[in-house]
Amino acid sequence: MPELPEVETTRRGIAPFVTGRTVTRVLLRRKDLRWPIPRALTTKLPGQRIEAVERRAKYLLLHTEAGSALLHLGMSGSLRIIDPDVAPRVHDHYDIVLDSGKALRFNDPRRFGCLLWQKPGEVHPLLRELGPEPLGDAFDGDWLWHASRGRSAAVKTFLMDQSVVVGVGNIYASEALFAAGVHPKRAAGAVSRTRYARITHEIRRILNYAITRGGTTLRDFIAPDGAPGYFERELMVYGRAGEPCKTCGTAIRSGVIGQRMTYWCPRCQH
DNA sequence: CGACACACCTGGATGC
DNA sequence: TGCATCCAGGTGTGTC
Repeated sequence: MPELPEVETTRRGIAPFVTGRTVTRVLLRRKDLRWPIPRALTTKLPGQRIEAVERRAKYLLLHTEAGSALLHLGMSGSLRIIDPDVAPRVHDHYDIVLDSGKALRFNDPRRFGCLLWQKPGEVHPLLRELGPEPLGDAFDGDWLWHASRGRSAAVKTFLMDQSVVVGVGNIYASEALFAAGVHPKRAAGAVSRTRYARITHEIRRILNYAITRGGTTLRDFIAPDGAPGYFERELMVYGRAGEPCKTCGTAIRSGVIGQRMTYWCPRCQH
């Protein structure tokens, strides 16, 4: 999936087209994605004005007075603003049609994404156990250090735990640990407070940078206006196994950690 | 509670 | 060219 920068880029891309607009129709081309699509999407959302588009972790929320549509892009999902008359392509699973004459169209080949409903005044169960936002004030080195005490899992796996901090996906976990000089296999509980401060700093820096660049482009991501992003050439380690480290020239290593492919420099990271 | 394996699904890359 | 195989950015669930 898109990682957090791609989701934030998507939010910023769709917000001007969606905010303040009234939903005229919700067109579902299938009745489920990762989970069944609740009836409320077709019974309650039409007629509602979208007050705001919020991102929480990698979820997007379209807030209305009657409740909120909860969207996730999964691993291969994308949203585009389109003219609803344009014929749907394969894997175009739903349209949220707006009174502006445009529509929000969701495409997701792997269907790991979801479309759910959050009632007014409630927090959807999927959002309840999430950790702090990596770009928010509640996230700092001390938080990570405290959360990691006694944890034997690899620090890379720990950073990808959404109850610890949200939005650090597989690419940026490798990249942030490289930037911080921390070996991804090190036990989370064995990383010092000082190094967590550094990791925190690098996560923020890299995520912010990726957002300014429109998110990392991988084959499944298309920005809301249809333009691809262009960040992949700037990755330091991700996807570069065997290639020279851009800092020291040593061959980048790769291996599976916590069932996810991981990349690191054996000389720069300890 | 933590750690881990597994599941969901399609398409692109790779290898024979 | 065709076909089999492997792999992919997420994350909820089930088991130990």
